[in-house]
Amino acid sequence: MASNICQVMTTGRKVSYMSEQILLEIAVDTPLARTFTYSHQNEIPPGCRVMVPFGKQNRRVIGVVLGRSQTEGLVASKIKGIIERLDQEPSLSPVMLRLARWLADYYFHSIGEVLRAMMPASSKVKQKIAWHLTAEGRKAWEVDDHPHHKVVRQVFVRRSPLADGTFTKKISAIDSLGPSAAGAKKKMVSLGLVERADESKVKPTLVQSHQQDLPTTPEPPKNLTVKQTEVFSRLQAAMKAEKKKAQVLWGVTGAGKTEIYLQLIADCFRFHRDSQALVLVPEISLTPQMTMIFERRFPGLVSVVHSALDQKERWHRLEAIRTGAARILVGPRSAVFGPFRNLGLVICDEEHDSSYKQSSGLQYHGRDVAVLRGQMEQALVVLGSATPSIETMANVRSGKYEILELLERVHQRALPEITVLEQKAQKRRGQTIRAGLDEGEIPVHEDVIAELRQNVEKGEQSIVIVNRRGYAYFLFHPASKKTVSCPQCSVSLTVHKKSQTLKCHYCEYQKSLSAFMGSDDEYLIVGYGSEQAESFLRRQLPGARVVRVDSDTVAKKGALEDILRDFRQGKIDILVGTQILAKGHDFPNVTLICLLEVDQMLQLPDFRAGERAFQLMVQAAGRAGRAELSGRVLLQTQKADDPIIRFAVAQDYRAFAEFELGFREAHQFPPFYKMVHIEFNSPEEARLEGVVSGLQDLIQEMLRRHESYRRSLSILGPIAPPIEMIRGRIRRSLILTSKEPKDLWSATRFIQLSCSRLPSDVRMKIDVDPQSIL
DNA sequence: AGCACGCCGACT
DNA sequence: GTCGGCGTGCTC
Ligand SMILES: [Zn+2]
Repeated sequence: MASNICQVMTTGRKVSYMSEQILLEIAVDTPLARTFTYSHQNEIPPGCRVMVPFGKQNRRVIGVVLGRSQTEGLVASKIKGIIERLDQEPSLSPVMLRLARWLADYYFHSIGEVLRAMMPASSKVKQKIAWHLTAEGRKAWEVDDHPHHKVVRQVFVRRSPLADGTFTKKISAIDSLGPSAAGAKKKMVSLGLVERADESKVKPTLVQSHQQDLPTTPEPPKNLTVKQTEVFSRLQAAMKAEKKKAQVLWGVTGAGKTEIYLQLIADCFRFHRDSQALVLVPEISLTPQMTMIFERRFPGLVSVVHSALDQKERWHRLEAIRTGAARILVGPRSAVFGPFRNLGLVICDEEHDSSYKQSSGLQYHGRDVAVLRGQMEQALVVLGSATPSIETMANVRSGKYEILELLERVHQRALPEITVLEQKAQKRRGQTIRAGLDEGEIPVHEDVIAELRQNVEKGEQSIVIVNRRGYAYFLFHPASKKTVSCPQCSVSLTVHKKSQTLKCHYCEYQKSLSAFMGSDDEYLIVGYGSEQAESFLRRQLPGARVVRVDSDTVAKKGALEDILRDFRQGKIDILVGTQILAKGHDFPNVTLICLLEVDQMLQLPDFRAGERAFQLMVQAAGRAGRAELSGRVLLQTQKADDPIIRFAVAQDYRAFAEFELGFREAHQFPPFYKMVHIEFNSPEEARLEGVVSGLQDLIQEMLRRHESYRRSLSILGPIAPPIEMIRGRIRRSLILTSKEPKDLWSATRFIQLSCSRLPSDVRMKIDVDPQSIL
């Protein structure tokens, strides 16, 4: 029988002795919305990965065991055997499998794709499966007349061990030696000459953050203010409650949310022995300064993941969580899938931040998944923000979440004062590019310059925030009345001075500026970005040390860190840049913040425009005056009467939330109405149009079949979105909204199934709870 | 998705 | 005559 199994294992041939086999339900890494049944000679616990033969060609794919197969009446001859078990211990806990099923249904992805998103290392692991010689195998390799010398040498052909002193060979390398080598490997396995260079055997390394020395003695907790104590004890109680509602910690910047997080983690560890905590942070605020706060308080217990880690390092850091060597995982969105053994507390900081929404593939919302996971693991979930999202406020209103206010800054620091600088609309003619990119004037209120100058003279620091990176918004060609736009995308190209190029901000396209400078035709430079603001401020404020911060200047790893350090050390007077500057960095000496272009944000054709603008204004204001110095915010606008601006000036979040909730409800927008955005795209318009007209018929057909949809569903489209083409793909949007989740989900499923076979170059993507519908 | 099969047009 | 486009079926 052993040879029979070998055959099954190597060829994936059907199994003939079903009585001895166990049938397992396997999720396979394909976009198919169903699972498959495979057989194996022994039980494999759910959550273990397996290699299975799939499709006519029996190509090897990774699957995850979900449990015993429940499928009845499956023809035995169709069932294939599992090729190989890849995990001794489950990679995914039962809770994670339950979560995966839920996410698959909610986001319209197959369970296999969800599982892949949950363990991004698995793609590499496929390559990494390797075998190494055991002590006995090593002897067989060395001793010429050992009975198995030849079989070992057939696979391990090297004349000496690898640098690490072992003999290890990747499975792919063994396979490439031909079928006899695979047979030899099997034989060696059965003889105990080789064993899997199994991942779980790798010792969990102590997790390090980069440069700094890690502390070894824990820093003592800080004293809490009366208000902090009150909030803290309510969180303590919530953590110990049987049924745990998510807690929204609404705390203005500087009110000491972080200290509460730290003490709550400590309390969680005291309360549940061996429990672990997850701290989600927007990628941009995941700096060494930030993670150090946790490492100081919990030396040796913190594991940090972020996108700059290579696959291996990332795996090590997650493994520390899996083994329990680390008890706190700090990371961005994807850390929500961390392999905790005993999750006791989930903290999602800056929960309003849009970077929590994944923008490709499985488009999940990290905060929402955090809430769900916390619920499934009976862990307390804390959502922290100075400006909670409107979604979260709706959940507070409905009683699903509870809110805790922390609206007093510690040490009685005053909230910054926000002043509106009303600016008359002025028709400005763009400058010609022939003059080069030097003397650009930007429409800045004179008070902004005066205040900045004063601040520099006082030795205090300032931040200036504009909307876009680059020098100017676009180049305008008056002769044709057109802007210079990207050939691949329906957007105008942004003028960049440093690189002397026009760049597309939606793809990698760029074009040299020189052709336009030397052209006989006139081109005008319109609008301004961070580069122009930088050079303008340098000219207006000679002697001031001005540094620009946007994704161009901080693209290099560590660049942002360097600038922020110099700024904290007082080597810089003014930071000018994009919204990066408004997000979660701590600048103790900043007393003046200037927001120059709020109006454009309010004008975006997107239902979240108001929320985004409000968040930017209040978050930016939170950067000012955190230390002993009081801060001021200058808001340059032409719409001083806009309600959103008025709420921001008053820093009245509650009034803003009421207003925005009313607006969303009245216009049937999320969160009161659920929204699904289905995008179709193709490089060829004709094909896309073919699909779109089919889609229109399909929708009519759907409405005929389900009369109730006519009342419960609102269907917009298919229409061309504001940015009609991106990366050479023309797009069409179908936007479904409804107050009835059941109808919305079944309608979306209907469309998904009906469009499962589109022409090969037309793609469909489904975005549930879209962040933006541009 | 991937892969095979099978059916029509056009091209060495 | 065949090469190759893509509609259709199937994946335990
Ligand atoms: Zn482009």
